[in-house]
Amino acid sequence: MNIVEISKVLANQTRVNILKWLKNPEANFPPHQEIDHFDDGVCVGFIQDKTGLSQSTISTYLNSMQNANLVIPTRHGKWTYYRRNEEVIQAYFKALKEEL
Amino acid sequence: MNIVEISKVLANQTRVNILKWLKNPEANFPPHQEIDHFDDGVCVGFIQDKTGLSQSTISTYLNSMQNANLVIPTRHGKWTYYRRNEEVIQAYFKALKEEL
DNA sequence: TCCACATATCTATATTTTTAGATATGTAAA
DNA sequence: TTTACATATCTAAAAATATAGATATGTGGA
Repeated sequence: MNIVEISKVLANQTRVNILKWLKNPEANFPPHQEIDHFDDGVCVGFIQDKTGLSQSTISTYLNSMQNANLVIPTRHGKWTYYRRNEEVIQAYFKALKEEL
Repeated sequence: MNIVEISKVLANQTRVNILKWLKNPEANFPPHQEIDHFDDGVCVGFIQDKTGLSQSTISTYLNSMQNANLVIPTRHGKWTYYRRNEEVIQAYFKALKEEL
């Protein structure tokens, strides 16, 4: 558990917002075309629309979040869905509380 | 409680180290000349020595940590002592757990 | 196979952060 | 009231991050 690496991800409001939104996809995103649930998370396009930033920026952000193990990608056909990695997020809270 | 602002402070290993060291000053710093306790924390010079970074850099770091309310400065004569602001640190943990 | 679409990666620029040297300020002691 | 010391602030350069346009890659359908 690398506190600094994860803190870097959280040091940006958009990335924090993405994590918050993914906590409750039903409330924050429209339904997907080919899937009627959010079990694997939300596709990149929806996240991009909600942030208003460019496609490449969001892809970069999601990549950095994935490198820190905060999100998990799943490919479904043309789309990549991202969901929170709750285990790592909880482990981060625990590490902060214990180490910091 | 601004998650992003505090995360920016924690997005640097030296600043995280300083917070960790200040948790247990007796174990991490030599005793002060004019005071025989760490109730108000540790003077800037000791922190600088332990990090190996320049005086201006450490002063800048401590200033950013103070702006985020993570540490509290106290002046004693020529020295400024810094200690952790446990209330804000705990509030940050709580905010992360609830909001993130 | 060719095309359209979703996403990832590459490239480049703007902004922010890191870092230290120089200088300023505040304090205590001579 | 000058001097020495501890710390803060200013200035500037290097490094990292943010951001987007262009291009590449992977996928499903015509």
